[in-house]
Amino acid sequence: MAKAQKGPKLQPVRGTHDIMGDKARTFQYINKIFQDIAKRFGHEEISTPIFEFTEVFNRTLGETSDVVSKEMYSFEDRGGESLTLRPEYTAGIARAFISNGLQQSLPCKFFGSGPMFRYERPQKGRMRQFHQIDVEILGAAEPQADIEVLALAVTLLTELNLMANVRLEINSLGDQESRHAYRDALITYFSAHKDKLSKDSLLRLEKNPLRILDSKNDGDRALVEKAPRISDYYNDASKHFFEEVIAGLDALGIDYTLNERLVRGLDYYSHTAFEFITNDLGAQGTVLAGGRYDALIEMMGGPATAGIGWAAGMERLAELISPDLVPVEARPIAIVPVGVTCQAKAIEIAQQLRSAGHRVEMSYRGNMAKRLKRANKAHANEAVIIGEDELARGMVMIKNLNDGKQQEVALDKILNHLKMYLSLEVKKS
RNA sequence: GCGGGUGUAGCUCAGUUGGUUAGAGCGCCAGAUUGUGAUUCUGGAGGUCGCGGGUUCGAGACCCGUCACUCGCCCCA
Repeated sequence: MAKAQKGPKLQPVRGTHDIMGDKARTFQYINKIFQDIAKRFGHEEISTPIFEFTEVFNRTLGETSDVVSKEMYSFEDRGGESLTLRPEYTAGIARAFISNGLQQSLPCKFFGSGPMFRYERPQKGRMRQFHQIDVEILGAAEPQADIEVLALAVTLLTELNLMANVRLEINSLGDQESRHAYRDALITYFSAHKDKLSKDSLLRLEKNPLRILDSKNDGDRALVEKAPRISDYYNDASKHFFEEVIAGLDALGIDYTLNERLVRGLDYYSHTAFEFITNDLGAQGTVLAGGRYDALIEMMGGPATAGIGWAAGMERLAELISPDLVPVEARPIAIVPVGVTCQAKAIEIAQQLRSAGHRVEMSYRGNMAKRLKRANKAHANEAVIIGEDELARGMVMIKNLNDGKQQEVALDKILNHLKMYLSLEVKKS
């Protein structure tokens, strides 16, 4: 708990967190694996600004969406422009696509990561500043893109050892024509049963009827059971498209559950929608989610360009990964000078070792007992003890902190003596 | 935005129906050992009991407000 203070509040702003220690390590681990895999799939990194003109988001997400209507961090800058801290990645990437005239080189495959901001009520797995990794393919209307993007997600979750924790749910919203027909059918159906709908769903009926399908209210669920099914509204093209996606998943041996109630509210979505869901995070069980958004770029004022992608929540992924399974840095070599006269030499030796690629902990203070104690705490493999007596003979004492054995080593043999510790990555035990 | 729970040391938590200077374990610092760590022993630092107000002779305990976290709803990654 932060201590009470006069003056500025020392608490972090609600819903924000400092990332350090195990969490920082886990984030870095996820990011490294993610970047590596994304590159294997032929994606290039894109890093868009953390804030954009407010227009970028409210035009694309829709004025009535919750994100736009009550969750954005919007502000006016000193020039009077309305800016918004990005609540999601896709709109920024779509904007970058248009700004940079990238329609010359389709398809564009991107990946990115970074903080997002939403003014929400914080809970576990839901904060006001959170971090996402993101994958997009722009300019590919083929189902193969859907399959690849899903394969990328599965590869990531597999390499993070999380496939056992999640299930893939997938659905198709069909193309615009199918989707609108279905939407109308839903409105007709639910309007006829208004008296049985929950308060929340009555609102959804106005703003976002598809959302009623995944209501958690028992009364709603009973109604949804008998509601029209989206699969009955696919036109031939939509049906065929979805069959190809599913066939692709089958060919790759990817398990999935068809969930006809999995929907996207926003208007630019079409065809494939999917979520990787876990039961281990309570109400915030969606760990990675995405879909096809063929209408987005055009809606923003760009050339009609298909798109598909997904985003995953870093915090949610990290929550599922035990810190014990995250590789740690190689154990260091500790440098222990004895007495002030040896400090200059100690720094010199530390520098040599570091230049050679070792991770080196230099101790600054205390008698030898203290310094060794600290070396031990730093998990050092070896302590290079540098004392006047040995230096006079051109030697140092190197002590193995695992077995306690020590031996004198000539100054010019130190690197050779320690080379076995170079670039060792160990699992925390 | 709505409803429930929680808030005592760096961490995990005790704290009796309100009663003197608020405790433990772990961690941290120091000494036993001024050139040898992980064990042990001894000592020490660290809390306006989340914050503000109220009730009371007396509040960490009770009441109100507020902030933060947490669970569910909503929404979403």
